[in-house]
Amino acid sequence: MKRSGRRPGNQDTKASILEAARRAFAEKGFDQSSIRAIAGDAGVDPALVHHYFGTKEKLFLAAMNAPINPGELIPQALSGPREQAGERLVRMALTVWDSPAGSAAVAMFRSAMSNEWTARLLREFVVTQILRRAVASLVLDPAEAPLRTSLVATQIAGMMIGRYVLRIEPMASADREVLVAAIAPNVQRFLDDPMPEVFSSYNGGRAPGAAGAPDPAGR
Amino acid sequence: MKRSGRRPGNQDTKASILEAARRAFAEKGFDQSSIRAIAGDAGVDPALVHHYFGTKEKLFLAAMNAPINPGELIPQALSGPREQAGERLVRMALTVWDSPAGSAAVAMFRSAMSNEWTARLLREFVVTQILRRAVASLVLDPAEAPLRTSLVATQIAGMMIGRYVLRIEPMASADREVLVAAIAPNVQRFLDDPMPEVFSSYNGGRAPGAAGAPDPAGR
DNA sequence: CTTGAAATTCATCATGCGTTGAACTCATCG
DNA sequence: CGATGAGTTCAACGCATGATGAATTTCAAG
Repeated sequence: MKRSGRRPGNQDTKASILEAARRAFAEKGFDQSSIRAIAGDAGVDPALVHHYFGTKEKLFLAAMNAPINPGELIPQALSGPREQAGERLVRMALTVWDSPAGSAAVAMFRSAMSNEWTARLLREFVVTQILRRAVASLVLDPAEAPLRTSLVATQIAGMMIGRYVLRIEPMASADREVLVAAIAPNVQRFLDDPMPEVFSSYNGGRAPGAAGAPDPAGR
Repeated sequence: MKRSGRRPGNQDTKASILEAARRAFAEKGFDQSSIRAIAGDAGVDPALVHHYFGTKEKLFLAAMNAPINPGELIPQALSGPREQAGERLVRMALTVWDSPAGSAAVAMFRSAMSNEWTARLLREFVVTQILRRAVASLVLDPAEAPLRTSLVATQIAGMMIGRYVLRIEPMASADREVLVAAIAPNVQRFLDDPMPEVFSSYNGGRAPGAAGAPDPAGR
């Protein structure tokens, strides 16, 4: 009865740990996933996980790093006719998240909901990898860009929540193109529609001179 | 040096436990909040929490029950000119969540993101307390109602996420009326705009190309 | 065939958790 | 005053977690 020691043959245990880790993080988020459970799922001793990845946080980073590659996708979604940007953004988000590689995105998102550390990661990722490119690609009034892009993010994040996290019907099982058709127009409007006048008191207006406190502009 | 025993005077410890519990649940969600931390925050021994509330789940329910009272708010937001329903919904959501009592709502939402039990609670709450009333109050084509209402929920949930959970700027600190002005029109469109034709392949119509699509639950 | 590195496991530590039951202290009522 | 019970704390149990270091087995190079 052998107990410890190296396994015979060449098996890529490291990869299967990463796979199990992504599954776990996607299903339950960072905090609720235990290294022990991940190791068990990968058919491996928990200590091996530490041997390869050191700490749980590094494991998370390693599990995220491989499949999340915004360098290709984002520009692809942003390039093209500007009036279809909303549609491309929504479709890309759904496509990525529905794909097997998308489990990393789900993991990232789900974890960010309850863990401060991963929330910071996601914020940074969104800002540096997505928003900046978006602002550069889509021609946006720099004064309005922050609010416009975060409104877009808001709508897409809400879609994610409904479909992948809370799994509210019929969002959860609706056909992808149904959602694209329903949501894309509103995303497009966040990019294009003139912002209401009260808006000027918030961003670029600089009217009453207060930077931090927005003007109580009741209408 | 006294250690244990009843405290002098009449102090409402039970209430301050509930208060600390709501704070904790709102800030960190159900799983990440420990009874020990809540007890410490309330200046009390952890055992006292169990003495009053029995289990952690019952504590959560007790902390939610008091301030969440949709019986009044929802009808109030739904009644009124139909073409301003979007605006009233968005403003109500922001108002409730910004209020001190809203910490319960934040707690519920945040917890639902990472804990299955609370997610079920939220789903049930949303469906029975909000969606049904909404469908009844706003005149909606029954065939389209599920998707329309969940699209609305999606947009509002996304706003919540950005403003209260992920705290993405400028959503987090934008003036309430700025968000109302920016988001309400899109909510209104989810209620009113004709759904794209591809939509018919989802809810009733059996249109072409719906082969591999998952069968929706409603029907 | 030897040797050293890599892969893998075991046993263990320290920590924090939810929960429990017994003990202690105070307020109130007779 | 004495008794009763509610309020409150202490000490502990059992469990799960992330982490560590030594021990064991296999592989590959010399």
